Amino acid sequence: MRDPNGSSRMSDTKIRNMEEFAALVGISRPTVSKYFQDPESVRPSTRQRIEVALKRCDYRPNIFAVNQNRKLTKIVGIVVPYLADPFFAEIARQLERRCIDAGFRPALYSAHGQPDLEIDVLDGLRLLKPAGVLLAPLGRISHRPAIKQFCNEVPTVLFDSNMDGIGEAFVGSDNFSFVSQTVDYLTRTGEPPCFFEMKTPANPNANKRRIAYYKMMEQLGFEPNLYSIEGTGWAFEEIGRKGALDILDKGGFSTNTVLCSNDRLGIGLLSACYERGLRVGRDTGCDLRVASHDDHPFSRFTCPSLTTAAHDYDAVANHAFSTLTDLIEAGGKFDQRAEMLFTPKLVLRSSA
Amino acid sequence: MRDPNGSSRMSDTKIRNMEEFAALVGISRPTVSKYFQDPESVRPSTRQRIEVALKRCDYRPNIFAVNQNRKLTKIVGIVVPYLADPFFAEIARQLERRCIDAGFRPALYSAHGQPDLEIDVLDGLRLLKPAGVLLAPLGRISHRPAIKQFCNEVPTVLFDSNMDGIGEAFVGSDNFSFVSQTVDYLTRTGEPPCFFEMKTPANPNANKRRIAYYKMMEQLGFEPNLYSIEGTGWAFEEIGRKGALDILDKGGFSTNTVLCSNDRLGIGLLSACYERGLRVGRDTGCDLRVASHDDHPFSRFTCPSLTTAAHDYDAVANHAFSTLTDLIEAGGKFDQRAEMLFTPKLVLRSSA
DNA sequence: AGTTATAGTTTACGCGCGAAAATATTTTAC
DNA sequence: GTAAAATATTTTCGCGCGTAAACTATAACT
Repeated sequence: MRDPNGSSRMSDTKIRNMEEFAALVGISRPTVSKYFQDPESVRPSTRQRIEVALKRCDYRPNIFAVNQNRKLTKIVGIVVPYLADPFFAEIARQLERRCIDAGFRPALYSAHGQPDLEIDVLDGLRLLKPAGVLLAPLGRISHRPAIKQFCNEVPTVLFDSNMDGIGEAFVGSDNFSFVSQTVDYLTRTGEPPCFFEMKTPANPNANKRRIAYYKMMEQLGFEPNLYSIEGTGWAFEEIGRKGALDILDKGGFSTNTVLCSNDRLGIGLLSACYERGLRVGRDTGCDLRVASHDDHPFSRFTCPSLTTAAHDYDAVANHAFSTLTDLIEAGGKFDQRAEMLFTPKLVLRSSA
Repeated sequence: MRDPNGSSRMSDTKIRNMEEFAALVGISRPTVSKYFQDPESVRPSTRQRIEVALKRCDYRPNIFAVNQNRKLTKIVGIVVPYLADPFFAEIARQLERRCIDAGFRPALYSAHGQPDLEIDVLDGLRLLKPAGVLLAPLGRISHRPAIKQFCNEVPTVLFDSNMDGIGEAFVGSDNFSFVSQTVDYLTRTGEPPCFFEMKTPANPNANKRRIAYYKMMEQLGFEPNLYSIEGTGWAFEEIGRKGALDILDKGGFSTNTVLCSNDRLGIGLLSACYERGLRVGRDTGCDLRVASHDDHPFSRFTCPSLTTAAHDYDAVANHAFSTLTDLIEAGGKFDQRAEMLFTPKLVLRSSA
């Protein structure tokens, strides 16, 4: 039906399976099988013969047959809550690269912001018998028992959003440190900040950041001031914009400094400020200082560029992946649940 | 090794394969097989018996065994050039949803902006014997023969970037219409625009837009004016910002109206303008009007919000997917290569 | 009731490979 | 140079399922 005329190779030896390929090389199939599992595991002489033949007829093992018979595949699942969020797109990208470089086959999935789809994804992933899974759960709205069950069956490292007791390990950023750094900076350089957040955030990090804000303000002897805006879903910029317009049109913020729970909300806030003619920045003549958390990939291109605290993307991705490989080598279980929090870095730009 | 204690189900009937499940139901395995391929294909009475049993022991066919034996899998590959670009993330998201809803199993891949990785992805995808593939190629830098070979072997619908003669169909947006709409609008409402683009764009759409710009300007009797900036890779915002700063510091644009080849470049331009204190917008008192193409997901949150021409994401995703299903049903070949271009919509915001 | 048609079910076989056990080969030690 | 150990290779079996062909039960006609 498709491309019946032969491949581009010359000798037209159409290899259909490992048997035929082994016959062509002149050795038995299981030896070829061993070669594909680990080229080092066969004698150098036979290895060469295989590799020479490989150049002539580009045979590759049937991936389904391989995975059916292997007890553990080389598949690594990567699951994020929402792939259209550049933050997750970026970290997924980094994780994918590491999987490929380590000889794994990444399988990337998004929960599309929906708990039921998250379960579907995990259910589908389970069937793939993955060697391991890197999972950033939806968080608060995740179906906890289902996630837990999955983590019991498949070696899983959680990242970004922690769920206590679930998964063999968690790798993320230190939410307290995010906030302590921004609050510290803002209070040192101007008015203490109020805090701009969603009232019912899906992500548990948001709650930790609010708590950190309270703690820091208390510690520094300032009155905390919370602006919790309405909104659900993953259109954070629009939620932030709407919420901010609402606040601005009702008299504005109580201080000239606003700390946003995350950059996407901050981007929405900046948009609202611009619409209302407020000048944002730390220069004299500005009406408002705005800072935030995450270092979203576009934060440096907002107007003004957004002062924020940055995830150490690289460290998080590295450690999450190496933790997973450790977990896989340990047989899928750690003696104790491992948690690793990386310290964010304050990124001073022009919004605060 | 993992979770040795039984599942949550009651009767502890640990079904290991379809044989056991069929025995439990009391019918033969092939009938069960038929059921899973199409529940309608078995007698209602047996169907009910299967579904009753299914509730008690949540058996699901081994996906590898299924795919090994089926001539065509239910896998649909989705390949984009760069997943960390929100434009592709968004369209990939839409395509994924449609695949799932239609009972396919989407497999999402990014070429990470690299032609060699694009080939790797396609090579890996080929092994999955996908029913079909939705491919947005890297474009100009893609390894043409490899892409062509792949499309010959796997039913493939190209989207976003066309490559003539490759793939059975292409679905995208009409680049000429993008530009004709923006140029028309800009010239009607103010000075004719100069054109801001990358000198060596990876994406072929960029070339078509430049040509369209020339054509439109000529048609309207204005002198075209091109600003082609340096830069490679996928960090378009930064490329746009750097290029714009360069232009601004050397005396600025020749007109007060700039049309950007795409929104990401435009976001960089806006950032540069802000840095240099230029007021962008169509109001009196503004120094520059800026418009662009794509309607990038964040374009409405720039400061000022970006006037642009929007892809009809929905129509493109719908038609790309339905074209693929048509292609699959047609056996992988169309009599004639199908091309479909959707007309973008002008989105007036405040930047121009 | 006796064909024939039709849908449903079963028999029999094969897919392409991994893995343990059995056998052959090479290496090491003395 | 030979026996033991270490390493390679082959034999044999089985994984879980799709599918064509053979078969059987139900329905539809004369």
